[in-house]
Amino acid sequence: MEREIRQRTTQQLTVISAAIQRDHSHPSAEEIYSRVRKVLPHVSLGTVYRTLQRLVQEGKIQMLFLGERTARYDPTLAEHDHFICQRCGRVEDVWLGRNRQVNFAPLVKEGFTVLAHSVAIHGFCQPCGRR
Amino acid sequence: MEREIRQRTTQQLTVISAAIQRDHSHPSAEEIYSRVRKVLPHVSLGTVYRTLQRLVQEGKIQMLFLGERTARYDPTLAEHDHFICQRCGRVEDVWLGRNRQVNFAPLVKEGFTVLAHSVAIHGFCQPCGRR
DNA sequence: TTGCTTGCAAATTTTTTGCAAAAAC
DNA sequence: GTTTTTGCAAAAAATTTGCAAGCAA
Repeated sequence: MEREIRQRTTQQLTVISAAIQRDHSHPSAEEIYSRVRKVLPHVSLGTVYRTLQRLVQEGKIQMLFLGERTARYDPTLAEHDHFICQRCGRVEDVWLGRNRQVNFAPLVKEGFTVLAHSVAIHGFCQPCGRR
Repeated sequence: MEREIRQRTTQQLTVISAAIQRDHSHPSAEEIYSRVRKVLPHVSLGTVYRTLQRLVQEGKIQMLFLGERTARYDPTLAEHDHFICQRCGRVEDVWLGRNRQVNFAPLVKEGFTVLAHSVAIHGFCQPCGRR
């Protein structure tokens, strides 16, 4: 029989979770770690990774790979896209609304089951573009 | 003064390049390595990485990150998208044509310079979806 | 011959994991 | 008191790099 795992609310979870919730810069685990350490100086990077993993599994944040091998974390769950600056590396949320449409009917007709999708846009952000 | 680097056509380059050109399964460096080794048993993984990097820089192939931290390589340069199966991990090229429209005008108006974009679609491929 | 490229191994970078101690419930 | 979570350190996974020797031009 499966025993239920009762998860606990630790101080680390609270702080890490809060840190990501208000950070829309798409930070990496390392960046979150350095921010969390200002509040909990003894937190370990392993705990940050485990907690991020837990939050992803609980569907509270998403993990992104945007053209590099480092994972970034995003607290925004609503359907949106990402702009990645080729010069400074900054990632911005992009809300294209009805300026962006993808009709999956042809795929579905071929037998694919579509669950989610995302658009990654590469280029130069405002400050980088004008120099 | 910049001296021009005259690149050389080695056997390794030829074999690795040919291997990717005909492989549309979006292989990782490790997978390409094991295929190339059948022809050049003494090739090293480092050479595979260096050669892939060179081909990417020369614009002959593209490097993709599709929701995981391993890079995959794609010989198809024409504008297309990718379907990633959540169950088996397979990546397929997807040609949505005019069933897919992204209008960047609002972004451009905000000062972004758009150079490229891509759509990643997640779900189940045909065999995985029907089981 | 010149100097780019390779193989090998060691180093880096990013993330995961084992384990005893600490914290939550 | 029991079970989950943590910190630490070591391990793993993916990629890069230094260097002497090999090979292309």
